[in-house]
Amino acid sequence: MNSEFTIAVHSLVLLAYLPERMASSETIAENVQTNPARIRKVMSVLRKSGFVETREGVRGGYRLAVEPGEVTLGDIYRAMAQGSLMPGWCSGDPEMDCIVGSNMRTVMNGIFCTAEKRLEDYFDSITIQAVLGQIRAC
Amino acid sequence: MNSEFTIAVHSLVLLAYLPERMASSETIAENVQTNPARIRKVMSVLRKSGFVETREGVRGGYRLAVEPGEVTLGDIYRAMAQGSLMPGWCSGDPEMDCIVGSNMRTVMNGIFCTAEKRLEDYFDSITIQAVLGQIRAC
DNA sequence: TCGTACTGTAATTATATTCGTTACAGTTCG
DNA sequence: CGAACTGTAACGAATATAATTACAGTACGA
Repeated sequence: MNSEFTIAVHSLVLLAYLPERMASSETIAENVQTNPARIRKVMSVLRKSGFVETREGVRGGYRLAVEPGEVTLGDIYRAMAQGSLMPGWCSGDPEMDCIVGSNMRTVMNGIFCTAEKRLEDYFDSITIQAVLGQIRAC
Repeated sequence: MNSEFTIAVHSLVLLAYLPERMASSETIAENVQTNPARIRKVMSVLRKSGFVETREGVRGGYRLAVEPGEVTLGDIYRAMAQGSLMPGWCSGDPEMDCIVGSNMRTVMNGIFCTAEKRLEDYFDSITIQAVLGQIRAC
């Protein structure tokens, strides 16, 4: 679920860069270097979250529905990849006798939750506009 | 590579909790809820980083080689899972014409690097001792 | 109103990663 | 010497991730 975050950011930055702020899934896919179906899947989530509008049919595609300076990577992260920090596998087992084995899972959960909040805070400090600025500065 | 970090933390906390600060891979595996070979693999890294000493042969096992109050989760993260935040898959292609497609990878790399530093900073604020304290407080 | 150019979505396959298992050589102690 | 350990690698199973294909639905324009 993590590289979809990267794809989402890339797609929105590309839309923000284009004069019309609009492109088809094929154009975006070429720029991102993946296939159109994957882009459509990601864009489907971004549409439901209100970041883009879609137009089906001829001359259709995706159009940026927000101001690049007002959307942060944190917003995108929450829509696409929330919870990705915590490993799927967890150690210990609440049913154990040993307090270490039985409580470790809860404690690590708390630590990962806080870590994730910190990560979101950092992502919240970066807008789509800022990413585009960094790209132009390359 | 991410759940090995959890296993490493769990193992070190368990050692810090035990009176002798020592246990075999089988004992640790049972507590963590995995198999001994996996534990030995993780402990092998921790040994090379100086967190534990091992004794082979009869009555052998792993002994904590540091003070629980002086080792942070950041130290463990750097030893076990550094770089795990960045997705394996990267978008764009430096050879492209479009500045977005060609520079996105570099920019995202920088963003993920900083995010990772922040994550380490947070992990550096938590010692093995502190995790054990949280477990006791459960 | 029909054909073309799009999106939406799901099913299927291919590939990579993660985890468990087994095996066995090497080490230490009694 | 034999029992109880670690060190390490090879193999296979399970799971996660990504690509591909397919096709129904929609909108525009001739």
